[in-house]
Amino acid sequence: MSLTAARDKFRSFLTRKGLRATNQRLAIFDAALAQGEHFTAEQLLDYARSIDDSVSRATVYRTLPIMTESALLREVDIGTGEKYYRASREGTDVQVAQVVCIDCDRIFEISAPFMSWYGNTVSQKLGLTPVSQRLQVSAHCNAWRETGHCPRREAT
Amino acid sequence: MSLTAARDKFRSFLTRKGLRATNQRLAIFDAALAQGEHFTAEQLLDYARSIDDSVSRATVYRTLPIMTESALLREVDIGTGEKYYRASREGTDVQVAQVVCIDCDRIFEISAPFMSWYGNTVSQKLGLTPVSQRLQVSAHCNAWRETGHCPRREAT
DNA sequence: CTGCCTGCAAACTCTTTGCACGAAT
DNA sequence: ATTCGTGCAAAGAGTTTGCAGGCAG
Repeated sequence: MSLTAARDKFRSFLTRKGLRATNQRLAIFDAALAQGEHFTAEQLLDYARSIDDSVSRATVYRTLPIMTESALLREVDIGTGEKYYRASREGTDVQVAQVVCIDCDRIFEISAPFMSWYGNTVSQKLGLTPVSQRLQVSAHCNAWRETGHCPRREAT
Repeated sequence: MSLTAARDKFRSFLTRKGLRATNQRLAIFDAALAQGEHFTAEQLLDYARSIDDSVSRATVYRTLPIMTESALLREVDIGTGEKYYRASREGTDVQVAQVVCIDCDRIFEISAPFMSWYGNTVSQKLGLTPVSQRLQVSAHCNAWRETGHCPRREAT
């Protein structure tokens, strides 16, 4: 999906919801798509400001839930205080597990197709209606095993 | 494991680590074991104070990591801002998944033996050394499906 | 006695919110 | 013209930390 096509999808999502397509929202959206990997609200703010320097932290926080609801963005919570986000990859990331490096907080994602099966099993056992599931593995880099620290981890 | 036996384990853990077995730490530990289900730091503080009213919030927060490290307590992060804890059940809860009710934040736990298998698979694929894994399913109570809200959820 | 632990309160981090101005429809 | 959206700064929630005094070993 090209950047322009994605932006059009976001525009139409906003319109459909009766929300306005402001420059700030579009700048934040473009910034989100420009991120290569997972990013935090603060990183998103920095990048969005390089596109439109009038973007404020408050608007970033107000726009994140909108983008998440539009399914063009996914929220990833690895339990480190701050939330991470990532642009969706055209349906391929419905069932993904995260592998988090304990040393540098880098997030890898791999597919885990059995997760939905598991959610359904659970629904039968407990009489619940599953909405979502997440599977996360915390791990050390191999570099950590050899050198005692993660190469991506700058000073502590 | 009886409460006294558990307390002895905690005492010896403290000693082994060169930490002191203060009244506050023991009161907090007893309070943790007395909780029937998952609890928050604040709930633990309340209960610990009913045992020893000199216990402060700071000491609770300082003691939680110690108990977690001793493996007598487990930390459960369901991504709701505050962390939950639970006393360990003698080895049976090494591989458990959490099912969280979206409406009342109640946490159910069920065994998920395939998690360790998954962690190992991941370690092979990515060349990482897995340390822990967590699997969580977010779901609605059946009561929610029928009445539109969770019975455990008081006013909103 | 020595120094680890404690309570208190202030600090911190991330996120949310009230308010008056500004811009999209 | 209307509203909805915005930036700013203050508030909020949960957790952490500096400090002076207190108790375990």
